[in-house]
Amino acid sequence: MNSGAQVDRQSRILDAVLELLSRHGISGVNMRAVAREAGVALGLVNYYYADKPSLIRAVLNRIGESDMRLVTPDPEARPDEQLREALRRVAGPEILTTEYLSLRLHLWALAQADEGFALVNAEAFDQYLDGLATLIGNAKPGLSREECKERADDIVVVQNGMWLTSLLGIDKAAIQRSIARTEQIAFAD
Amino acid sequence: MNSGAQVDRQSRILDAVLELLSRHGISGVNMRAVAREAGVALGLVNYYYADKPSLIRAVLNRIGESDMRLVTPDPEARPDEQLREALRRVAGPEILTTEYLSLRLHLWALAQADEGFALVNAEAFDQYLDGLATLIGNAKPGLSREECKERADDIVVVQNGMWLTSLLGIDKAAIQRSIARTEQIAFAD
DNA sequence: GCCGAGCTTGAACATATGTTCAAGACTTCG
DNA sequence: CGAAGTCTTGAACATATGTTCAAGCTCGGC
Repeated sequence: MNSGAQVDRQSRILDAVLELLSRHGISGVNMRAVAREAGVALGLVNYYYADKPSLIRAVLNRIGESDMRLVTPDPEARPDEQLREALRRVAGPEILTTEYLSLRLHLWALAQADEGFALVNAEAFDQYLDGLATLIGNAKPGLSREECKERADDIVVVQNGMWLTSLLGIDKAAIQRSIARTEQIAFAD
Repeated sequence: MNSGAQVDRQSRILDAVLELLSRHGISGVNMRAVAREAGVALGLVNYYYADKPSLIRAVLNRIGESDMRLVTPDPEARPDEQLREALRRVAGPEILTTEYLSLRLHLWALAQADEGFALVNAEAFDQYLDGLATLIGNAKPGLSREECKERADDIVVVQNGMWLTSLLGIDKAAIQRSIARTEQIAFAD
């Protein structure tokens, strides 16, 4: 059990999938290309991941986890600041890169094309929606859970639009205005 | 020049691509599957479309044309009705089907993965944005062209979000609220 | 009826891709 | 060191896929 290097290689394989998926879409993700990008032999990919669907599922799960971090509150901050922070984070520089957005897009497409992937994706989406509704509830204690969920739904529409439209190369000012719009929705009286 | 049947076959091949792309994504689009779905022989696909990229480009162009129809004004109606109609059309029953949305998603993913496809797609997007800005200008003559473009940008963010989020299975009421939001943006004073 | 041009077919070829596996390298522990 | 277990490699196999092509079909015009 060579803990360091093992995790390293296994993780590098996932990194390679993310890189290839982001740059060339699912057509660019084949076992040989993954192995090359990760700098390992072909056989090793199948050693850690029984087959291609398993490999893709592992990638989906990894992305789902990083999405949850977006709505994980910073315990230091006040509730309203937590919410504002979360709303700005989705348009932050780490997220609004072509690489990340392109990856998201390909993952959505993947989920749309395959029942199994769709389940993993839908669950992550529901958790994100739930996390966002909770943040809203904390920041605006007067709202019912239903109202919070409604606002979370509305916000996610705009957020997804921001992500998608960023990829199509819209003016960045439109993104800033859209962030403001999500804050209006969240904090409206 | 057997006009009727020829156009029919050639068009059926494009239909087949759309169907396969929508259901299984780009991985499901291969020459054999296209031929089978269209009910023609394998060779005929390569007869009409020199190679696979040409086939995909033909599909992208076809979708681009149908997008333009969304912002093509009905000359009978008043300018503000034209705009309102256009804004409601994008969430109409013909558009908001899983098949169509799934197709859009896969086309975006495709454009993201391939430089050549990206160009076709970006041009269609710009034309759509332009058409929308024109509709806004007609409905609100007081606005400058710049202000119209700004509003069109903002609306498209929400519209893209509606499309994408519909696929992820959000509550339909959120879509209705988002349409209202696009109208607010368009008609704001 | 027959010719010619365009349309249609499916076999054939070259290449790409997922998966398996026997063999070797490396690590850990006695 | 040496054995046992784990990790790593690349060749090999079966299948899938894009493309080509020679042959057949269809149909309008002579």
